Amino acid sequence: MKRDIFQAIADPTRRAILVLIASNALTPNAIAEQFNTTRQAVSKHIKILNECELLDETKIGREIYYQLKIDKMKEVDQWLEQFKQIWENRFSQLDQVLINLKSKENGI
Amino acid sequence: MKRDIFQAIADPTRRAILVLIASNALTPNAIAEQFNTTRQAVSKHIKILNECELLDETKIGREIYYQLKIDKMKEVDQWLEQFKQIWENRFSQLDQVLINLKSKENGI
DNA sequence: AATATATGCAACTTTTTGGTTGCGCAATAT
DNA sequence: ATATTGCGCAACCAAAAAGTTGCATATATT
Repeated sequence: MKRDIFQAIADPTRRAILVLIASNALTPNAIAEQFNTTRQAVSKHIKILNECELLDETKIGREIYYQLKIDKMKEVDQWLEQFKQIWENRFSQLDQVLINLKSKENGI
Repeated sequence: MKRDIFQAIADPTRRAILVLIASNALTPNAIAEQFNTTRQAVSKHIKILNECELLDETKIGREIYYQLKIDKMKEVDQWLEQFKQIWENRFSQLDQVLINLKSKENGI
């Protein structure tokens, strides 16, 4: 199963879950209560998030508290870096389009 | 069809396309040549990226040049903001888990 | 000990995706 | 004018994802 963090955050429910457990450890039931969904559905999302290594687990009695392993989110930020460099250097998008086309015409 | 940028970047091929056309406007055929895939497959990815308003189109003759509308990528960065605040303030992830659980025990 | 609760897991169903094939249209080339 | 090229679009297909149901296990309550 090749899952990455980008797939994890593709689903809106999972994004909401991530926000929810970013600062508080919660049980699957507690999470499910926040949304219009069943515990089992949440449980599946948790499983996926777990496969992406996005979660910390803490078992207390029969309850399992999940919390976001926040460092993992940095991977998305790192991927964004390459685009940040562009949008910080670029004066205007339209200008750039024309420049690119022009350089293509000139065979550069 | 409700598509958002998070779904757009969920697919590895689409992420590669985004990087490819971040600084250069390219035609679907030119994009397809870079990968082990057909023009039609790329065409479908482009359609999705277009629905997410991630692309600029420039038609020249019978060719259509696509380029990443880089500002759109900022939306991902904005979403990340909420996590950045946490990972910048937090000393250690493990400490935090314990703190959260403790406050829960105390009914705070 | 018996019952209730919290959870994970596996099987199944429905929906969504990623890809291919084939078509038609517009623009270039011969 | 005819053939070729670049493209989008719709139909189809296989694979994956999201959700539901049911069951097994471990802990808590009585």
